[in-house]
Amino acid sequence: MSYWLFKTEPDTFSIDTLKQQKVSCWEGVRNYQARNMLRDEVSVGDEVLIYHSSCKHVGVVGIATVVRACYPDHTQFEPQSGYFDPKATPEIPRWFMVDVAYQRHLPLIKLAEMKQNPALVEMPLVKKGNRLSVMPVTTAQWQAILAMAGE
DNA sequence: GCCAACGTTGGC
DNA sequence: GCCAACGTTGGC
Repeated sequence: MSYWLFKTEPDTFSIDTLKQQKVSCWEGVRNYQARNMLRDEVSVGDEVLIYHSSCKHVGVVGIATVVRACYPDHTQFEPQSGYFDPKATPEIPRWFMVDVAYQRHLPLIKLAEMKQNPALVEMPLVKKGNRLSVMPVTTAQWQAILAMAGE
């Protein structure tokens, strides 16, 4: 079982939306490094930190569980979608997604606080200029983050 | 809204 | 294959 961190912009899709839906596909990942992890490594049963980006309170807000491993992201075939990719075809899909199930909220763990935690300095998230939207989390990092949430 | 960092595109 | 131009991400 592995740990991950997934970023989402809450104005588009927040952890509250995920809670309402209970299970959701995680569409719209359009970065090759992130895609490769979704496609090759993210597995059913893995646990995921949900992170809110590009908003007032940036940070980790909760936990989800992977309930379906990678399959083609249907939005890449939909011209009306903001995630449309004209170079992708159903025969040769370019982008993939997984399904996640809501597990629980955590009290907001702010990015600024995570940057102060020595246990997290190796996380891509806290490094300058990072833009990865799907990243691995080590067991030690996972435990350090939950400890910041008071667990 | 600003801007640094980074990824992608395309000419050569 | 190089690299300048451009677009996007994302914190602040």
